[in-house]
Amino acid sequence: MSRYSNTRNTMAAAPTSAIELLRSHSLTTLVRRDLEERILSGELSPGDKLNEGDVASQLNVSRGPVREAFRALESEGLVRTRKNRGVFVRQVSIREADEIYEVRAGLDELIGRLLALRIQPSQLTELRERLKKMQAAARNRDVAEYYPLNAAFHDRLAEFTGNGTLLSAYRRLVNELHLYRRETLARGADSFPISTREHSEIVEALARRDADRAGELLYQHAMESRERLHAALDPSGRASGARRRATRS
Amino acid sequence: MSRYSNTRNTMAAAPTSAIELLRSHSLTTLVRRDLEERILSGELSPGDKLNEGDVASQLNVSRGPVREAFRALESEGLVRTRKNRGVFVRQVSIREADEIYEVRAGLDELIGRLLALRIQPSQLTELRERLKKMQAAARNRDVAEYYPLNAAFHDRLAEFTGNGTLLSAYRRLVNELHLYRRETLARGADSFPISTREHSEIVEALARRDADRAGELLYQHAMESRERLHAALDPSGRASGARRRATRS
DNA sequence: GGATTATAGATTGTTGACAATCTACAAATT
DNA sequence: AATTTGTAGATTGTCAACAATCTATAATCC
Repeated sequence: MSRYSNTRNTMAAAPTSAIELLRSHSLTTLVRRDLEERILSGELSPGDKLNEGDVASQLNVSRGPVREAFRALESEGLVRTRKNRGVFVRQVSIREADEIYEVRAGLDELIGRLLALRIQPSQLTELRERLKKMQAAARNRDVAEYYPLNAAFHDRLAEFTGNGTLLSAYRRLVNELHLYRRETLARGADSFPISTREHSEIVEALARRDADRAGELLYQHAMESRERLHAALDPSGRASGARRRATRS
Repeated sequence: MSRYSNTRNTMAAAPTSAIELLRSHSLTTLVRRDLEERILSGELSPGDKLNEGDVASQLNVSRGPVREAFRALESEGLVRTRKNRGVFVRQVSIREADEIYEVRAGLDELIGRLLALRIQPSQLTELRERLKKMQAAARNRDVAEYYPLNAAFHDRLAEFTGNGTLLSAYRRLVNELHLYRRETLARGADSFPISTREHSEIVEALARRDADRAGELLYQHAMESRERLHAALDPSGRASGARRRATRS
């Protein structure tokens, strides 16, 4: 009869894990994760309004935990709150995306430099296996399969640095760019960002422990992603706010 | 009467701005800012417990907005929540500080590279003026005056890039390091991180629009801050987890 | 007929109350 | 005396009700 008895369809799986789940995580956390999932998966699109009452009744909780989850998502940059209007899935403008790409490129360079110095043989093996799968998807020109593989590849690079702060900063930016891509996809613009050659070169540089080269490659790789999305959106060829990196000696 | 005009102790000044404040910002926002301020100023120390009821009655609000503010602060990395125990001001371990410094150095390098390409004459003038004040404080060996000047100098560098994403990512890391420093200060360890020579070189490189040099100087500068704090904490001289950056050709 | 003002419904902002859990201290047992 | 058990108080987690604000539609005025 407890109010906690019904979390959703969890009791079917494993009752013990369900109560353990509730013992360690508050409802706020559960709501937050559910919404994160729905936003990043695309079930919720940028600009969509999140109604407190609707979300609460969908998840069988009261509005309190939902509001708390909203505040957390806002600090995460996934939603935007307008007082007395409600919260909306964040819309990332092309201007913001530009900024984010710039920072992401910097972090990617850092990831490459750090990882080249620390990478383990088993990690190199895993990266090479991922590369194979990506190449297979590229041959089939299956972007639906390629895209998550590509995202996972770069996420693993960040993870392999062993720096949790770097990983979470990186993921945050990737999530925001994910939002941007979702918006542009909805407007019909897309490209096929397949660059298996570049990925191979990155892994090779890491294997050689060539920190500068790995960093440079990853920086360029991120900047090319940026150019690609801009080109898809703005076919006029005008390099909107494009800034080349200072070339190194 | 913009909502941005009043940042803090404003209600004593003008009552109209107070109601305007409430019209644009929810109580949650106000509570969040108050707590941010108290944490970063040192009024609240790492490890301190934040009692919902106490905070609520201090600020004359109910517990709801306080809880929402807690969730936002948690996503910001300033507090940590333990279910059914409460929220505590985040304690940054030496291990975490190490990670944060590593990322901050990467961002600082990016700031230097970007800013060298974009900096305006008026911004250079301001930086040189700040430099003078810092040198004056350094001559007096007045660390209490020097520290905030130093922080503001670097914050302005980040701001001058014109990249809001970069600025907020940078500030987040600086805030977390601030927490770490506060903790080590409480344990008696401290140093006098005066490096006016390095700051001058940074400004010179920016003035020359030497992107690589500015980036390199800022990277080294951040890494030296890290070494300094570690040395103060661990006088044995053992370089705890020290990793030198790959030297460039 | 078009623009402006009322009004009703819905949604968010805030609050206080209740339930569940934890913490600290005292009593009891070995 | 040390450990365990039990209980009271405090604190957190959750909820439902109330107040303030916004949105959309209808009525009024020119």
